[in-house]
Amino acid sequence: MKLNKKQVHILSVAEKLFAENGFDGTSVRTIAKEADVNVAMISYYFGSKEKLLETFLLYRIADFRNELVKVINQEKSFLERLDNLIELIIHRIHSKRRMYKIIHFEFSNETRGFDFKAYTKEKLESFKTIKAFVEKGQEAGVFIKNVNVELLMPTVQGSYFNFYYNKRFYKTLIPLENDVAVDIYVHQTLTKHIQQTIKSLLTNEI
Amino acid sequence: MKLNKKQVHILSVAEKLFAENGFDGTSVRTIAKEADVNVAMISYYFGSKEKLLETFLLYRIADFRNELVKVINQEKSFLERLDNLIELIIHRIHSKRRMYKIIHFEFSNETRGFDFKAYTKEKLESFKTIKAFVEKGQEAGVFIKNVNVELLMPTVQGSYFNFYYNKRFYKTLIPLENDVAVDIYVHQTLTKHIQQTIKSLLTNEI
DNA sequence: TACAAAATTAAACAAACGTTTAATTTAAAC
DNA sequence: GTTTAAATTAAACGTTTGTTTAATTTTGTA
Repeated sequence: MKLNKKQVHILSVAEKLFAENGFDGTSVRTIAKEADVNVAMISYYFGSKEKLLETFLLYRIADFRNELVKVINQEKSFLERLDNLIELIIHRIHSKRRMYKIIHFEFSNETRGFDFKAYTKEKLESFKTIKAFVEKGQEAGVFIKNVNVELLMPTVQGSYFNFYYNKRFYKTLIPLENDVAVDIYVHQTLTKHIQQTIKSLLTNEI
Repeated sequence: MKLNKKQVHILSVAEKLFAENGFDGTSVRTIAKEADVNVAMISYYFGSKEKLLETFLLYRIADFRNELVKVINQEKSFLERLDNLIELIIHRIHSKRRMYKIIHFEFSNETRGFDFKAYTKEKLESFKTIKAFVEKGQEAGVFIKNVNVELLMPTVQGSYFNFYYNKRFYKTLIPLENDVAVDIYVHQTLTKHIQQTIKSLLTNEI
């Protein structure tokens, strides 16, 4: 897939608007205006509004597995690698939160006809990688065996996204004046909380 | 707020459609058709499409605090009450998942002008109640002190919603043939996983 | 039965929607 | 410099959108 500068620009404008107002809440005219291009350029470049979203998803879902494997193969303890794994996941979903919001919303709608193969494939590969890591930790006696490995990702990612989707509420609870303060909170406090949560779950019998 | 049968019927139809296709993805004509009423009835009863959503939110966000307090005030151990608390929360958000999907999507959009006071208020009261419970458990020496109480709800609710928003993926991973199978998985496996997670976090030092 | 209020309807409204057209400008190749 | 392809434009296309209108039917009350 070769995309020129203008196409990439349109996609990033569309990402912002789709995440803010949804696919249906964003008109091609709004995208065109914000991207400073003629309306017809969207059909010209992408074919249609739906194909624009599909192009965006293919373009944005980069290969995540390599990053995971790199962290997992470090010469460190299981707990250290687990910490790094979670830090990587949170960093990634935070930087791609707009894309995830679009996916969460459209993917959970079973009647929508979008092609989510790339997303499903990436998710499955991440799951397999993490599962293998946890099982090795269990064999090594570091992690307990009584754990639902397929529900680890929902807890890690879900903790982040439930915070993100309720950001307006948490701003009234925690001092989060601007985007920088939110970034710091996510990469420090929230990441630490999730690391603590998963480490507790994986190491302590109840 | 007095709502007649027809109004309640329209609201429940709208809830389903809004959750499936979003606020902007659902037309008043679709709602009217599905609810088997004339299009004009929606303006007649609710004033506008936006006010229909606001009416729905006010109608659907019942007082959750009383249910929480009832469980917390049981004459049981802290860990038993914590289990019951989580079971109640999951049961509630699962039964109201459509409403929450609408809220997550519209609430995180800061430019949207909907009134979310009722939701924020309910969330704040739930937080205070849970915070008080955790602090009593800490004083009693059952729960550890090194915990971010404001991030407990994101982990509990987030684990559920990340599963729900990726249901199509988890159906390829776990045998979840129909809605009943999903209900059973949520109320047994997923609930147990979250109970185990929070109990580990609250009782074990890392 | 008579009357007033509430409920319901089909039709019409202007505005916005995604997409296509045909004409024009820009860029690249020779 | 000429030719060919790509990029860009304003305008128009037919639908669909949320809402309102005015007329009609139903319901409740006296």
